[in-house]
This record gives sequence, structure tokens and C-alpha cells, in this order.
Amino acid sequence: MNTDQDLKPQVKRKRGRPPKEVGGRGVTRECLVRKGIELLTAHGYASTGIDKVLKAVGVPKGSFYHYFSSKDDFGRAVIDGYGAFFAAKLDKWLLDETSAPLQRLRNFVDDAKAGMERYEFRRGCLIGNMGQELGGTHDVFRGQLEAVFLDWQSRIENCLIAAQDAGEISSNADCAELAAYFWIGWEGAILRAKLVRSTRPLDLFTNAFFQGLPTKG
Amino acid sequence: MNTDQDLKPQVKRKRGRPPKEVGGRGVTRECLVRKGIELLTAHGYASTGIDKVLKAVGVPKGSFYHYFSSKDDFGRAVIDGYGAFFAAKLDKWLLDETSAPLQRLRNFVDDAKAGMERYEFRRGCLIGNMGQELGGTHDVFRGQLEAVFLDWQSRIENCLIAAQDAGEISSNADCAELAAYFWIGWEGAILRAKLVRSTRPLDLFTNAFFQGLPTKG
DNA sequence: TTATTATTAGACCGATCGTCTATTAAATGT
DNA sequence: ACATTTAATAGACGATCGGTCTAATAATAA
Repeated sequence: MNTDQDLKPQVKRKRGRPPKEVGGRGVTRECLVRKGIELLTAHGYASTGIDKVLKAVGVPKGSFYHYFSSKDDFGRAVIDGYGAFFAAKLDKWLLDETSAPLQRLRNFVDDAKAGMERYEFRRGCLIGNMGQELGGTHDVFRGQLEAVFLDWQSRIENCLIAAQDAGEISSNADCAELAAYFWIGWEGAILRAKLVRSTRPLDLFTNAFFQGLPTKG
Repeated sequence: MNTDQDLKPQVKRKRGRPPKEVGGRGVTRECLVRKGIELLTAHGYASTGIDKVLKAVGVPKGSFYHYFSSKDDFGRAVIDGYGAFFAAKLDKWLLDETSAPLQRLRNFVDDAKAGMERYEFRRGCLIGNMGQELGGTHDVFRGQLEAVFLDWQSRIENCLIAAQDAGEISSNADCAELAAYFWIGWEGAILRAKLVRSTRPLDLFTNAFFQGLPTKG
């Protein structure tokens, strides 16, 4: 994994505007954001230098400040990119009509768990990481990160409402609250899973979550 | 709050070993660790430079590397200091025989909640912060941070066992697992509380936690 | 053809980290 | 009393790195 096959050509370029690459239209910016997601998730915002991202993608420094006005601006783009990427992943699982609603949620959880294992519990969730690192100090990021959580949360909420409609959980259940509870515990479990390098915290939380859901009534 | 009344004298000092301060015996190191706890909790490990700590305490750089061999060494001392400080806080509440076991846990939670509010949800928990920031990459810190969690966890576990003995919760309950679950959710709630600058996530989690405890049977 | 825009190359400044030497007071030994 | 060793501080230093800025040049539009 991560064989760096998706980066810009490492060929030595001349200065100035480069000759028009047929396939490459705005590819650079997207590559930067993609690498940013990868590196910020793994090492955090403060610890990840611009240079690291640039070197990993094979793009010179000058380009960076053409596409982004500052590191913060880049950070915002990275958060948006990750938020959208993960929202799509949520939809993929939670809107899958071939499974019952609660099973969809389980499927998502299993997929996310597999992702944690695949990266050896080194990355976790970019939004959780940046929230922890910058939520207390950086107001702009704080609002943006919370907005991403609310977006994800509403997708879980909709899935729980579907479960209600399907009679899987009680019609009295407060799905919005349960969805909020889900993300609180899930992010806490990811943090702990990084420390113990195991899915145990994830299993512990999700088992309790599903078991605690109000049964039909 | 934080009126900086607890730092070393800012007076211009001469070089060389300073005259023996009557009260001050090894005070410098302790001051550094204390400020370290404060600054690392607020801004994270990577973002907090040695110089910031030194300036805040009014100690020159030369002293730092007399007491600590490196920044990592300092980080370890800070983690230990915070771990011990918080363990004492836990004991203060959880071993308070004047309340029933579960009430002790509620008291601790209320106190921690008040602490979050006092700092306007800007700091959170040093162990959670550093775990998020470095748990995935820094092996030494990772082990140390997990050890702190296990220590805190055992204190919660003991309190839950006392609750069992008092008949407050079921004798079938797995107190070790419940204690692990408590910290997973609590840390997740802190993270979220920083983002929304409100105790709601903390309330949401703790209410669910207490309500989900297996009733006596 | 000329002007403008997009994109790159890399210099630049300041901050940070950790080391190093010099300095001086206390503690210790004789 | 004196010499020696140890504890603790002052602060300069070099290497590195992060973020910003200027100059250069090809594509594009007027």
C-alpha cells in the first residue's frame, strides 16, 4: 500500500508556466489535497510541513501558494476533501437498500474497522485528530470540523430513522441524540485503538452501542 | 485565572550556580513540568516549543537541558506529572466514603465538567490530546499514555466494584469492561465538547453511561 | 503582437531544537 | 581554611525547517 504511484511526474521542470499536459488540468491541486489528507491524518496538522507534502507529491514550493493562500487555507481544503470523501463512504453503506438499516450501520462499522487495521492503527480519523489538536484553539477549523461531524451525524440519524420505520428500534428513540452519541463514542474508540493498536476499543464501543439501542416497543 | 503568580522569579540573574534559595529546592524542574502540563494540554506537543515553556516560567534554556535530556524526555515527565495529578483527583472523589460509589463517580464527572467549563473548553485532557497526536506514530509515548489510561481505568473499576458490593449495580457486571468503556466514551465526549464549546457531549455520554449500567440483579 | 494570466523555481527570513562553553555558588573532603 | 568537585545557570551557536515572497516563463486572450 502507498506505493506512491499516484503522484505528479518527478521530471526536472523548467521554471515558468509548464507546457500544457493533456490529461493534467487542475491535477496538482487535487494531488496536494489527497496527500494532505494522508499526511495530516497520520502526523497531525502542526507536525506536517508543507515541504513534506510537496516533496511527496513532487511539486515545487512555489506552486503551493498559487493554489492555497496559506497553510490554514490548505487545511480547510483538506478537511473539506476528507469530509466529502467520508460522507460518500457513509452513503455507500447506509443507503444500501439490500440490507436492513441496522445491518447497514454494522457494515459501515466493519468497513471502518478494517480500514483502521489496514493502516495498523496509525491514522484514525482526520476530523477527530484535527478536532483534538485544534478544536480548542483554532476557531475557524473548529467550526468547520464541527460542521463535518454534524453532516456525518445526520447520515447516521437518517439510518436510525430508517431502522425505526423498519421496526428495528423503538419509535420513541431519539435518533438525533443516538447519532450524536455514536460519533462521540466512535471517535473516543478510535483514539484508544491507536494507543493499543487493536480493534478492541472499537468492538467494545460498538457492541455496547448496538446492545443499548432501545428495542422495538 | 492563570495570573502567572506561580513562576520563578523573573529577576535578572547572574550566570553560574545561583545562590541557594531557602524555599526553592528542585523547584525549577517542577515549575517546568507544571507549565509543560498547562501548555501541552492547550496547544499540543509539536506546537509547543521549549522556548515557550522556558519563557513562561522565566528560566533560561541552559537549565532545561540540565533537567531534561531532550524534548521527548520532558514530554515523558509531563505525561507522568499529569497522570499522577489526575490520579490523585480521581482518588479524591472515588475513595470518598461519605458518598455511595456511583455518586462518587458522578461527583468526579461533575468536577471534571466544571474544569472543562472553567477553561472554556479549550484544553481537555492532556493524555487524550497527546494520544490523538502521537499515539499513532510515537511508540514510547504510546506505551506511556496507554499505561496512564490503564491506571485511571483501574480506579474507575474499583469504584464500580464498590458499587457492586453496595448493590448499586448487578453482580454480573464486568467492571473492567465498563471502566474501559467509560474512558473511551469520556475522551470522545471531551473531544466533541471542545468543538461545540459546551458540556452537552459530556452530559450526553455520562447520562447514557449511568443509565446503561446493569441494574442490580 | 502585446498584455495578461497560470504555474513554476527557488531565495529568503524567522523560529525552533538541541548542543556547547563559560560562569559561579554550593557541597565535599582533607 | 583551602582545594576540588558538583549543581545550576547564562546565553551563543549551527543546523534545520516552515511559511512567505519575488522572479521567471509558458499559455492564453485581446
